[in-house]
Amino acid sequence: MTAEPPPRRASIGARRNPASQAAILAAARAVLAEEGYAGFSIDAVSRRAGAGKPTIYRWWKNRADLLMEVYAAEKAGIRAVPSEDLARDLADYTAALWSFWCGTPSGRTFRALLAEAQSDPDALAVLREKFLPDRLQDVRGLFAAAVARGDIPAGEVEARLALYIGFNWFHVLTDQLDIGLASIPAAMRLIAAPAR
Amino acid sequence: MTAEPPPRRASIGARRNPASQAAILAAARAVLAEEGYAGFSIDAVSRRAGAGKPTIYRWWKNRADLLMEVYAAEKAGIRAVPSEDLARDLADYTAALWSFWCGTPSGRTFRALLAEAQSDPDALAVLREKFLPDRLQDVRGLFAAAVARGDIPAGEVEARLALYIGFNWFHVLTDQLDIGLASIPAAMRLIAAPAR
DNA sequence: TCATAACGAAACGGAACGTTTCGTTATGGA
DNA sequence: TCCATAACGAAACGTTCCGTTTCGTTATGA
Repeated sequence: MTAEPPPRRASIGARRNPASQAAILAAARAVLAEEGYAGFSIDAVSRRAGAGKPTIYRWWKNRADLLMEVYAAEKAGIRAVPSEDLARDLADYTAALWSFWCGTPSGRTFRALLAEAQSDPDALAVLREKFLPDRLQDVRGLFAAAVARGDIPAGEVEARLALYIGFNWFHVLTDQLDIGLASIPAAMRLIAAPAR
Repeated sequence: MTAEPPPRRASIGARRNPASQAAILAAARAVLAEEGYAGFSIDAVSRRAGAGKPTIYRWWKNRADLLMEVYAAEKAGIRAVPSEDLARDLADYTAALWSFWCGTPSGRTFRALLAEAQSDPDALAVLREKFLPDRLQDVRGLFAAAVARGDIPAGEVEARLALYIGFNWFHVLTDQLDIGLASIPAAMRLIAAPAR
């Protein structure tokens, strides 16, 4: 099976061993990819990485902390630069994001993160105040450009952003990324619609 | 504290004891209300209800199954009858739903359910194929009426529905029901916007 | 040279899982 | 009236995971 020979990564002295960090992140990725959130335990990651649990807890506060670093490490260079058409910008960005979620363990990582935040108040706080704002910078940029062009009113950006986020969450949380692909353009047109 | 004297609900013969069922559902409600999803364990519910765990597992397959019955039992008679204005109908329904989620343990139950579905494939399947369709009947009715009036195109109903669901999920999952209240009307106007 | 600190392994106590075993209780068909 | 049937609560089972502690080993860097 997936049984590599024992990795043998002893201490390299009084400092963090990058090989251990990499092995733990890789193991977390692999566990999420193969078992999903159900099988994602610190014990499982530790076993798979051939690392001691104290080594994990030394560098990561909890599961959510590890999940966020896994997600950050996976996150490809998905960028969004505004053109002149908000609806098209959003649709392009969304398509890229969804294929990122489908083509890597990231979709499962993201779902695990949202689930984790439902039982861990600290995780929810970090998600809301750090993780989400960071991830939404580009999308906010698209909306800001549309506001600057006068396409949408500034006061409605939060409502539209909530619609955008929720649309993505609904599809990823119900594991309907493939099925929902076709509805992206229509949804984005509504989110980007000029005020009447 | 909340320590009632031992309830003493022995068997009433070779049939289900309704008192036990009620006690278990009430205990599940209470645990969710006081501890949230983090404290929601079968052991905790069992202890609180003064019921044996086998009694729980005899009648409910798993946690998700119990959660769904709790939610169903809580679900007040929130109804949606279409008027002539889809945006207003959606806004009214959403406001009622959110105050239901805030004023009862239902918001937490719902969050627990979504979280549970991320680790249990069976729970996700039931959520997608039974729970959600049931819950969305009324909202679908609102959209259907708008389609019948010619206000929105029939082909866009799924996209708009996804936007609607996601908007609610985003706010409940991030525990931002109160903060987001003001953005409901704007969001619903976008979801209900006529095709251009 | 040597205090320092990270490493993996192993074990800890505690909690929850889902199941089994048990003695008790009452039903409903024979 | 008798008795097979089945639900009840209590307790305990073995397993898994939690987050932590202890331990001997390894190599740094002052």
